[in-house]
Amino acid sequence: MAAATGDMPTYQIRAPTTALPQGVVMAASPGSLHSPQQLAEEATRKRELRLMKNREAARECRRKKKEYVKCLENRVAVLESQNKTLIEELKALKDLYCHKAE
DNA sequence: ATGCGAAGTCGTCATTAAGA
DNA sequence: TCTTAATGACGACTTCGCAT
Repeated sequence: MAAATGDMPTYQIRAPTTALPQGVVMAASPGSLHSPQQLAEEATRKRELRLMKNREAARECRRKKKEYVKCLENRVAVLESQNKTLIEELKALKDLYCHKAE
């Protein structure tokens, strides 16, 4: 995992896909929808809203996952360091004990 | 310079778990 | 039971490093 904070590449500029249609006016209450045309528009609007929410949820989910992995990596580093220290300490104590025993 | 494979990123779909 | 947020899986795309 290299670039946690890497510069944002030109990358993102790919999907003109969705950005919720500009003037998404909150549709009238369901009761006032009549024509098939209106129903279709409402369905489209709902779908776009759902996709947008899920897109953001996916981003957030990935962000949290990255953060979690980073935490784990930090913890590994700390534990490895502690382990190293303890091994050194043990070695020193063994030496001390051996020399005393002679 | 360029072609290629690996790794990273994103959006979408399907599924699941939790709350109303 | 229905709704919704979270997450895994997948395909499309970009970026990077290396060999030629």
